[in-house]
Amino acid sequence: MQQKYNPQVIERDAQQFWDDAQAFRAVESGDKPKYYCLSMFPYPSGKLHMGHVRNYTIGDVLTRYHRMKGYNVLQPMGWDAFGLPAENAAMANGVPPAKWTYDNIAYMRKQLKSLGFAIDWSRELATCKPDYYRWNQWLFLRMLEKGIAYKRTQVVNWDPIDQTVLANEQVIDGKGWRTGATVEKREIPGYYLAITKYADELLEALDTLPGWPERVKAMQANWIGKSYGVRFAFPYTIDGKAEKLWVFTTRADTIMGVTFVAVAAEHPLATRAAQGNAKLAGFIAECKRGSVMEADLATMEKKGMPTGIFVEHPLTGEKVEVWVGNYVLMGYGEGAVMAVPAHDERDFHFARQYGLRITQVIDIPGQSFSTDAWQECYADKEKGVCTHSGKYDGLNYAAAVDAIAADLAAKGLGEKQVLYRLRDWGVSRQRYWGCPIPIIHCADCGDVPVPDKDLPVVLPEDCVPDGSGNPLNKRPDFVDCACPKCGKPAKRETDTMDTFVDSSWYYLRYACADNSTAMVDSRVNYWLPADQYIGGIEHAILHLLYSRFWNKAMRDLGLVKIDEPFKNLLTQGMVLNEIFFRKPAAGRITYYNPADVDLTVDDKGNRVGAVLRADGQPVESGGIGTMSKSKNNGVDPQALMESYGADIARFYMMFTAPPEQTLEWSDASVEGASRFLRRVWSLGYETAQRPVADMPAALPAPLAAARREIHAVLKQGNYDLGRHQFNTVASATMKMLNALEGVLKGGNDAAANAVLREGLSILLRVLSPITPHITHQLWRDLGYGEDILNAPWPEPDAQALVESEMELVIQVNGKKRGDIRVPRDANKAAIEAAALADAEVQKFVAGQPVKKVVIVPGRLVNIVV
RNA sequence: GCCCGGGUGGCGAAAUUGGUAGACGCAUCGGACUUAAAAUCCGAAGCCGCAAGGCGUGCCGGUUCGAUUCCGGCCCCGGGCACCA
Repeated sequence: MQQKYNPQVIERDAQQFWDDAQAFRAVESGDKPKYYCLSMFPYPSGKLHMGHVRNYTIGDVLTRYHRMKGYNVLQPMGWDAFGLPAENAAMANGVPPAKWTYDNIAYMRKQLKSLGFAIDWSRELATCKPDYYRWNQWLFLRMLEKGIAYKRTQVVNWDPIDQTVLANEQVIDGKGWRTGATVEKREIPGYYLAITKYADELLEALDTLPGWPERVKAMQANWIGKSYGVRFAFPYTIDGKAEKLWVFTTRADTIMGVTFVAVAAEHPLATRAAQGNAKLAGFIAECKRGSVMEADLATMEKKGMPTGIFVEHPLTGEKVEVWVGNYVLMGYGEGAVMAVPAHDERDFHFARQYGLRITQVIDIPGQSFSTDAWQECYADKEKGVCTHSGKYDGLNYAAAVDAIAADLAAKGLGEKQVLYRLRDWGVSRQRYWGCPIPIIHCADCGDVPVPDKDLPVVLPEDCVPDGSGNPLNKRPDFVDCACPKCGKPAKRETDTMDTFVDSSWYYLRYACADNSTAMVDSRVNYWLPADQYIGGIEHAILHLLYSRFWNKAMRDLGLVKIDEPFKNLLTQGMVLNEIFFRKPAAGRITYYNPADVDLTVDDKGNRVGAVLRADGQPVESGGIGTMSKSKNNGVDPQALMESYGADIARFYMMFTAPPEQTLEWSDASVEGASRFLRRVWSLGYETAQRPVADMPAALPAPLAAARREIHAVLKQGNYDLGRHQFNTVASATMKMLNALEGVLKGGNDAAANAVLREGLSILLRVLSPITPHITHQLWRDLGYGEDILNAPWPEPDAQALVESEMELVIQVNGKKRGDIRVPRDANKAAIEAAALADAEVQKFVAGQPVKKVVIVPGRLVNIVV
């Protein structure tokens, strides 16, 4: 056995051992409970980043822990391989996205392997391969047949110079990222998936997911946004025809306070009103400029313009003018809203800006109403009753909504309606590097689905995008085809699918990645649902909601039996690092990588400044942020692995912060992890030099205390593992090491060696999921067994934990003033007497009458005077 | 703007149901070993104070014998907002 810890050699050997044994090959079998540990698969961006290392280390800890607990474990890995960055790289380097992607996968796979993850690589998949994405196409066609997929227009960001659709990410301050041209909203046709048909189930089923974080469920529930309201119409006449302008409101009780109606710029009424009204047409065009992002729409200045068209109030018959408002969303509800300035904050400010009438119709008891300034309580539907509302006066919210909905219904002008904020999922992308949508456009037959026998529609892998439009449009070998119905020349659809489609079902495919004749098979029913899903909090809504929807759609097509794909969810926090920069008086900010910056500290360790190592001159701190290229604050895991090895990187990641919290990078703390593992190795080496000894029936007090410490820490560590608080599990292994080093120094007799050997076997097993290589080697070197993977998980020995005395804290008026040791079975009277007898306590009681004594069993005594 | 999190020593953090605030570690300081340095080992330490003691979990207030934990209000930071993944 080597005296010195050499991670590079140990890690290479351990990984070779696992490879030779095919140790992580998962086989469906009935004799053990199964455990499917799933991590969000990476986008092959080039090399692993710290977020990946963190994500997959968490998954690996859970995988290895459950394996030792006796589960049949599957941990697969794959590649979310389609996407925009490959096209950007292609534009920058002239390399086809396919080559760039496959090269990245090869490099990142090697990195993952060197981290020693217990992955079953035989199930690896990449979404850009035809044997994967053919099933995207196949299922899309099934959805089309079922009416879940359908075609309509969608609003996109349009770059007028490049003549191309831009992703939100490519829109910067309302301008195209490459051209700088002002982006326009443009309507184009596209395919949608009817996720709204599942809105209610997606909402209700959140209650069946106790293993999901409450915050994620809250975000999803808000996203689905179920609201109860009234859909009703304002009748009007235009061009001699009777029409109705429909709106939706959750505040029908305020209908008597309507003073105008606002429609979206894209609303047909706005289009009609703009005919012969150049000013309005100009305003509508202005509304259509800018990005389609909700955050932009919500923060922009609220603007409007009257249309000159008047509609009739459905209950009073009063004339109400229609305005075009840039804040009204065509995609939500009816694309038109009733405006009640007195009881809606946005309407209030809009009305004041344009001098529109504000009519109070809700009376909040004890609150006066003024049209001068908005107050939060004006919109409170819980506290008020109707006023200035004729027959509805005095009714509360619920009663007023009932009465008004009934009156509207009687006139045939409205009814109660449940509305969801959730919109159908637009899956068409005008981009090359994605899964082709299997549709053929025929002049005679229209949009014709590609027959199943012709799947997959294979994406050519040799295109190099140049930023202007979709390169597939310039590929006649792809576009030109025969209509499957009539055989005449036809054009193939060149839109590809949103990459969220690819990631919506990959977790199913891992169960049967080798099946070339079906999307899924019965093995899916063995492994799914995933017992644990791990990924970044940034996926809390879109990816997780789409996956849940896709799973339910597949269930309804009879392909899977499960209702929900992910039983337990762990959302890991992001990895952050400090940002350093210099801002010259003139010119651009330069960012410096934290690795090139030295911190200066005073003699108490307090930080006083930061200087660039290269020139010794100060740099400014820009706070903490996610690791990014633009802020130059990334840390490359490869460098970490090369200088320290996988175990140290893994231990650092687990120890530094609990999994769900953000993790702030610190080079110094990596050094601490390294020191710890060197000490573990050294303890193993020293123990190996000593004879093996049996545990005696009775131990001397110091050894009994050390053994008690080991088992108490183990008990806590097991509890922490159960709740996925891995940072304190790592702490627990450090506490064990501290105790065992004490034993090692305490003597070299048989009793000490027995405690040492038992303690080390516990320490190695608890540590092994976090740092599998060093523990694998020590386990063998110390002769505990062939393979620590097959060792049983340690459980605390109840007898080792028994103690005859307990320590109680004594407080006077809630402040700690001392502590006492009493027999474990001491009664309350004895404890109280012992507490009052304490000298320190007497000082603070100082003859004052004792009002009350609170005794918390096993913890403390509080004397109130 | 809307939705969801977070804020505890110089730093990362811990505190299982309201019960010893700061476990474990990093950095710092002192000591041992060494020709010296690194490594290693031993020890100190929340802040103020010579001490007695006081003050301390973003800020203000409340409930309680007792609040990091519960309640009300506020400030700051991070994530998501549907074409980044």
